[in-house]
Amino acid sequence: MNTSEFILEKVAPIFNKQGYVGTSLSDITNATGLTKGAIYCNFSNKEDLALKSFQLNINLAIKPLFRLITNTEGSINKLQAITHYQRSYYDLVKDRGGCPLLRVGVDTKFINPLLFEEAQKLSQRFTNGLINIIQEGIANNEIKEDTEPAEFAKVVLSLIEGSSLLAFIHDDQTYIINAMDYIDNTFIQSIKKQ
Amino acid sequence: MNTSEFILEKVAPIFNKQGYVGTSLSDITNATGLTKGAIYCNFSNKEDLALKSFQLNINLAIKPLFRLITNTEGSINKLQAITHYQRSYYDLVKDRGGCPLLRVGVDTKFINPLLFEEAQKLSQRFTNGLINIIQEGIANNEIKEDTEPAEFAKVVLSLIEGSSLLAFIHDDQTYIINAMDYIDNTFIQSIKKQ
DNA sequence: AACTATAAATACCGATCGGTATCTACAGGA
DNA sequence: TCCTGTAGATACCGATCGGTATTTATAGTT
Repeated sequence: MNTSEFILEKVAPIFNKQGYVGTSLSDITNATGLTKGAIYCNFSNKEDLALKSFQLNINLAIKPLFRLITNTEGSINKLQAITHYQRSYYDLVKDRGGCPLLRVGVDTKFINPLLFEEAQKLSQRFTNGLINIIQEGIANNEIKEDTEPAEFAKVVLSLIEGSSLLAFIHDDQTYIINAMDYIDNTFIQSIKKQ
Repeated sequence: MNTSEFILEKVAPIFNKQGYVGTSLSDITNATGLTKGAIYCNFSNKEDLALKSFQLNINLAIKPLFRLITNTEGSINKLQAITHYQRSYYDLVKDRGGCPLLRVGVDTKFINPLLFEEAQKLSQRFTNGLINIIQEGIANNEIKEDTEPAEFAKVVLSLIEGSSLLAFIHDDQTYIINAMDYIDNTFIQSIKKQ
């Protein structure tokens, strides 16, 4: 295995747990067992390492969901794939410090514009993905025509991120389970045709 | 005005914007125009200052909502008072770094147990408040008997915090407006009797 | 006017911060 | 077998970190 990859695997969870300023170079050298020489040989600086750590955290926590959505046929099926994925989301991310979008979205707005921009882009992609699902569902006669795609998307994403935060705060995934139950049993049913 | 209060008023927004580790003593002296001597004369250490800053941020952002709830009669009215309050929440907190519960909940879990515990308590009080509203509404024949108070509370709080995060990330309060519209027009209507 | 209490300023502490220049050890090629 | 490129270790940099001991200035008391 590549040394850069080794470092990222050790360091990405730390950045997600402690944040950008809360993670020091000595945290990094301790976690990897390497020296600063090795770190700066593989990454240009701390920000570079933080950015690539964020990418890795996304690849593990959120990218699989995006892939799942593209590989699922039908709008209602896609929406249910999302809730199904989220139901095991807390187990997936709890040892890595929770949802990376939540972490970076809160953490970096006033201290690291580059990282914050990445969080914005990710959130926007998430929203757009949800909007596309609804628009396709309407076009394919799966979803009621009077459904507002953008409003639906914003409410669903709010539920996903909000429940993720509360599960994280209370170490209690029922916040996520409840939110996904609601989306499945009430929210989706209300926009589904027939 | 008390010097301690003066310091807190200057410093609380900075802690909310930059987080606990992201705020340094020199940030604090710069913002107040005072020296370290003055700061440590009024607060025992940085953590003390952070804790009291969190309390001030809560007093400005969330306590008014709690007061509004107690002063409103009727469960449906209380719920609508919450959504009404939240509709102007982004304007209320945006210049102070967003929702303090969100900030501290994400920021402190792995680095500051005292502050994190305060965030947990606040979130729990919020949830309990919502549960009480539903329970009273059921007892008073305002809300359908089959409504699950805890599940309802968790979904509502997830919507509140999630939409607050997304509004913060995109500097766009329509995330909050959409979520509150949904709670008003659909969610509350579905549990309301007759 | 002299004394006292205290709030704030000053000056300083060791530790740690992110980052870099230099050195070393070692693998691959000729 | 010698040379070379390079990954990583070592040693060091100035700046800043949170915190504290001491000094100074000022307001209240008698």
